[in-house]
Amino acid sequence: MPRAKAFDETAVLDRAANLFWDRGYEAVSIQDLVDHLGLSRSSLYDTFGGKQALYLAALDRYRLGDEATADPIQAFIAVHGSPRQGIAAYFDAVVDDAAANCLGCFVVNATAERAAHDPETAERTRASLDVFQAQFERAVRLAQEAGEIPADRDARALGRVLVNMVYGLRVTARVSPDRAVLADVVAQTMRLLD
Amino acid sequence: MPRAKAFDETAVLDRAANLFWDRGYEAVSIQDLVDHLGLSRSSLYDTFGGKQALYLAALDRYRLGDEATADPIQAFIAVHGSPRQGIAAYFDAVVDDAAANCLGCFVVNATAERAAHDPETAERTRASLDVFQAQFERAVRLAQEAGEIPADRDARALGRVLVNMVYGLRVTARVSPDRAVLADVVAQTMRLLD
DNA sequence: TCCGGCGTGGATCGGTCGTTCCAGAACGCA
DNA sequence: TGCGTTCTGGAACGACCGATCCACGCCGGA
Repeated sequence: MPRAKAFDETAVLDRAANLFWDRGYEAVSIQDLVDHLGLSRSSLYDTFGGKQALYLAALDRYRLGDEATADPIQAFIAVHGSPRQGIAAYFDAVVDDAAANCLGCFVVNATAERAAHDPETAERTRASLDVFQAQFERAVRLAQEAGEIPADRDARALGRVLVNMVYGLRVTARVSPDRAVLADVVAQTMRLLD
Repeated sequence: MPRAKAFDETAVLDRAANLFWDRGYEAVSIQDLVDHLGLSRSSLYDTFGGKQALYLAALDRYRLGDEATADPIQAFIAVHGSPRQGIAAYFDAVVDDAAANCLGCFVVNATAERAAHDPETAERTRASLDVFQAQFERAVRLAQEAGEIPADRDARALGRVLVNMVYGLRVTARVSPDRAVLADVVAQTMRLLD
């Protein structure tokens, strides 16, 4: 085993994800990647295969993330004790994040830019949508069990509308990172849980 | 005045809008435009100035559209007589459209792909967001005057959440044009008007 | 019928795209 | 130390990018 790679693969993927996240797929060139990722052109192709494969790997890295952030809503619920307060706190965090850096969400951007024309991206963004929706649905069920949301509400439908709201927020924030607007959207949406 | 242009400028803009709408900005080349628009490279540059300018013109054409479709929500309200039924019918139309062709919305796609890095696109997408929100707000006020929505609701906040929901739908539909999902989102959101 | 001016088609510009390739440096092992 | 393997930097590839340019052809006005 002669020579170790001079770069950390996951760190490179993180940087690539940030770049694609910010500018999208088409607007990032291989030269941009070489300049920002800290590895040579050859290493990039040897390690990841090419631009498309690197994009998908970066998307996976962003989607799946660290194990710690696998279900951020559950994390907020655990912190706050109450499922409903956890959901609210998660929304507040999304608003803060969206208002601070108007990058939107890598998955949302990938969906809008590439899902319609790249089956592999579509597969991943669809999976993320499903996972995200299931996470909300689970949080809603927990809140129903805790008596914080009426038991006769359709948890799946609520999960769908919540994830849809977050997707909308991520798009809106790209052009209008106005905290009042985003907070209004969250406040109104929370009324669906009454 | 020696020679007339051999193409219809608005028809070309419509075709350009469809192309950019479908593939985004970066993924469409000048050659693609020449091939699909039915005018020569020279005429394209002479008439519109360049790719960026053509994109903005196509975006304006899509945004402003014909005068007839300036406020589609009001059009639906006029047809149905009731503001609330008009809003519901508009949402149904959005769901039908989104489920049929998963193109999303040109403005939403432009927001996600280019608004963050192109000030001229940002200006237009922000204006469209504001107009769209104001249209919803106006419809909500009409419904309140008709006693179809409680008068103590914040019409502006409702307008914000409704346009946000539509934006989310347009993104979701790109990867999951599942009518049940979209209809669930609409049905839940309509509860906000109770 | 000729002329002057504008739209048109196509060649062409320099630059950059994604990708490939190779010579040489760096390293573990004998 | 020498060997074999792997990674690295950079040159180079053909293709295509957005944009420019110009000779040709068409047309309305004399």
